[in-house]
Amino acid sequence: MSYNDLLHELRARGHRLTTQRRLILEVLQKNEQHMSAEEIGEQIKNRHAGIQVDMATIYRNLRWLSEHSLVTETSLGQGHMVYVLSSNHNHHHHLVCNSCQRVTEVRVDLLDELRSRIEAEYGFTARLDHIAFFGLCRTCRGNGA
Amino acid sequence: MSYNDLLHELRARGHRLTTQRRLILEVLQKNEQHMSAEEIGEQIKNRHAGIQVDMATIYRNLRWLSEHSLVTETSLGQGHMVYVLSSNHNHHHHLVCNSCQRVTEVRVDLLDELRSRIEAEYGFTARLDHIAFFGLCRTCRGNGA
DNA sequence: CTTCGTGCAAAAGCTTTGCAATGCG
DNA sequence: CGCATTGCAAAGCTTTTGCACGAAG
Repeated sequence: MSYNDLLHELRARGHRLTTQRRLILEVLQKNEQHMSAEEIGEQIKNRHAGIQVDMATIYRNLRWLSEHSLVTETSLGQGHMVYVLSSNHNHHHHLVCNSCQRVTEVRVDLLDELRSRIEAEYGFTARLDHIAFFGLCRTCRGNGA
Repeated sequence: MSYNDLLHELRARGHRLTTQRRLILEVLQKNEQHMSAEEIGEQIKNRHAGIQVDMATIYRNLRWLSEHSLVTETSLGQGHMVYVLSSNHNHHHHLVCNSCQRVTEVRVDLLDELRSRIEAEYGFTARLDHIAFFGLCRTCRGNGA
């Protein structure tokens, strides 16, 4: 789904096309990586010579986008949520170590089978393109953590 | 791992056996379900005629327990973390709807294969006994959410 | 014009931290 | 007795909310 499709999608769902929304979507669309709400705000400021969108606005829009499946919201255990455009197909998953907090990225297709099973058995459309698994990395397990 | 094993485990790792720690572990051990830090505090008060363990103490201990793999910490997208004793073998997973926020429990063994693959390919010991998957439930998908 | 959305400021959680007092080993 | 640990109070962060103003359709 392209940037323009996204804007069209907003209108189709009865949302107005404000400058702020355009800026938020622009940043999300240019970043293939998950970002926090604050990072989104900063990037808007950097890219547009000091324009600052209020955090309240960013949060309000992220919530709406998430509820409408246009954005994926994930917790990586850092005390804040992170967001990616659902249509950015750079699917990847994370292994987060409970001891050293280090994050490792893992293969894309690891969860393909799981997704099908959840869909088939529960009628639930899981967004598994950006999942975090917690546990212990090799190093910390060795440390007796 | 029994309650006594847990206490012994604490000592073995150089931790002192305070009343507060005993109370926290007791509550965790009697609850097979994930609990928030606040719920843990409340249950301690209820079970022990008004004894109140400070939230700071609860958080400090939960963090330590989590870092040492005795407790599993999870985000269910409710704005706070939830905790279970790793040794409470009531493994289950959750499907959390991004639109209506409803939580569905799912089969235990859904992730067994995944766990083995993560271990084999990344040397990472994932604690998959209490995972939340986000997405859209059947109803909300129908609603065009 | 009407209604939706934004900014601002304040509040609401949840969680962490500093410090003096307490109690375990 | 010495040091880990607690309680208390305060602060820190992220996220949410109320309200008046401003902008989109």
